[in-house]
Amino acid sequence: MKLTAGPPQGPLSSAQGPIGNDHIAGIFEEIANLLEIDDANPFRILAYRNAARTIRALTFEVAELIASGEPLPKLRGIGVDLAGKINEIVSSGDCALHQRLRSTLPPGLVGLLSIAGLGPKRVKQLYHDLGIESAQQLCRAAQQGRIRHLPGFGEKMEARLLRAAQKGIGRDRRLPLAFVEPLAHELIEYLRQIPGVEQATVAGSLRRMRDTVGDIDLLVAAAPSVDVTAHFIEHPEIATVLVKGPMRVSVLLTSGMQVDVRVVEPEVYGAALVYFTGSKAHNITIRQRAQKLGLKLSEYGLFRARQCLASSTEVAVYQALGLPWITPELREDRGEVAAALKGRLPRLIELSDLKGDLHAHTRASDGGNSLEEMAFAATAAGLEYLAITEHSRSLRVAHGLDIERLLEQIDQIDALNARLQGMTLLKGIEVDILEDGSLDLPDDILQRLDLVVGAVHSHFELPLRQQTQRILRAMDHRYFSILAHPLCRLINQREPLNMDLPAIIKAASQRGCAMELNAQPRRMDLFDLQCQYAKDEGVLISINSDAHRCADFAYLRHGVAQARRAWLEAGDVLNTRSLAQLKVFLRDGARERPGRA
DNA sequence: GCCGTTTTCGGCCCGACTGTTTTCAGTCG
Repeated sequence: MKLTAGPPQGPLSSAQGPIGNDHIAGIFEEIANLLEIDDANPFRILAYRNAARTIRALTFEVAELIASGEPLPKLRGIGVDLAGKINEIVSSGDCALHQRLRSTLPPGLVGLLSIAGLGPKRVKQLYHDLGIESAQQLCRAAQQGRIRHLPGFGEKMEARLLRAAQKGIGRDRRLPLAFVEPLAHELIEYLRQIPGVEQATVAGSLRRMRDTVGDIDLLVAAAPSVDVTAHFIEHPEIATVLVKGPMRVSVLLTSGMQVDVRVVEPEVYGAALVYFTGSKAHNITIRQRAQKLGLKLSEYGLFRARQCLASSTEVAVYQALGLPWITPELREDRGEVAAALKGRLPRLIELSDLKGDLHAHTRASDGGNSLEEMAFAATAAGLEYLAITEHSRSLRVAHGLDIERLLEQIDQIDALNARLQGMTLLKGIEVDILEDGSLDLPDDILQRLDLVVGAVHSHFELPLRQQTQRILRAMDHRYFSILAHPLCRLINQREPLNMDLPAIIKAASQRGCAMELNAQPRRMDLFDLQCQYAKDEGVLISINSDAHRCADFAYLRHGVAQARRAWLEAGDVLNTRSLAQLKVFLRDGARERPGRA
């Protein structure tokens, strides 16, 4: 269970905006943490955690629904009491129970929970016996040797807590998927070299293709006689061994990334893979499904009493639960189990469905390759069309194109298209959305392009209303086709823009604009839930590499994975269209939009 | 605090590892 220090910012919420689902869920999680420290009924605590999980998984905004006057639908794990608290939070930003708990327990205690080795029981004991409320006080007490004397603690625990508090071990740090993948595959190869290892696979959030990865989970199948964990910790990249037993080992690499390895016997590989792939929430749901059938599911198999019904493959485990195999990208407990039971799992988009890429650069702006090189690379990536979308003149650091250079490139593309076989280059621009929402190039120039991709590259800090109006105004332009990297987030570097994304998605729907799912590893923008929300609102998603060099088309794979996590089918994605269909979309979109001139 | 195609009361996901203990509580995934 990930513990949260406070209500975090969620994908569809914003600092000064309406109360987002993540805000509500964050409050429920903090209530659960505080109740736990307060030694409340464990099942009451569980109810708050379950409710938080349910709310986070929704694809609509609760606050919006309430604002529209509609009653809250029946949600799993949310009864009369919690529904009342949701209403309270939506109308006031908080609820009385949360405030009462925060007034009786120091809020800093929740922060202590993020220290590795500290759970609610120990936090409570440290607070009651030694008055410890913060990491700093914890360090001081440990250095003075006061912790070792508490019942249940000891010298080792004291030293461990001191180390963890000082180093901040256990703090959340997630890296882009594409950065972690190569390392994980190298470790898999290393494990496969160990004599006696039959299989080794990536599991966890890496296998589910989450946009960011907090740790690397690896699963190994080997006979019990093989000491896999002892071999594994010999790997030169390992800096610290956190825990080590025969079945499990957790280490920190020199880079700081945590790696967890689980070892199982080959006969239970399938059940272990289900378990270790997660998500935790998905696991809980399928275990509840097992319970309903009078069965027990664990990483060792699906059991009726002591009889094992399935364990060797994932397919067998799901089948014995009365379910089809569920692809890892969907295993987030966002309704996939219910959909599977009804035979209504989506037919998810695949990489081979993509016919083109609608966002790419060349040397003309800040790319690294020529028009021709990019065209050949796109062809090699299996694409039939590629939009060249350089930056526009305001973005000087990226050598943005002015009118003259853009017209020059239009001619170059026409000339190149006459020579290309099986590949069509589209004439586009990644035009800057200026601070006031106007576009960086005049309409009569944009009109000459096949498509206009608009993006924010400056003034990231505008207040919510102004940022929202800026983007809405940009989308009003007659020739505006796609909003690129809508959030402008850079993972671990820049937070998403403070804007009313639901309003922007609704506007995109009305105006026939598409939204980009930018597949650059640091961007991955929009999030999966936001793509799903856009789909629900009838907005087409364009999965684009934003390629700056030939090799970047490989990023499309991650974009498709994120789209799959959003339950998108081929039909929900603009660039699965044939070139002819795409042109119809672009032309009709421009005709429907009001135009501002 | 929630929930029910055996239930409106009595359940609520499951197991490994650590450090503290002499059989287990706490934490973690």
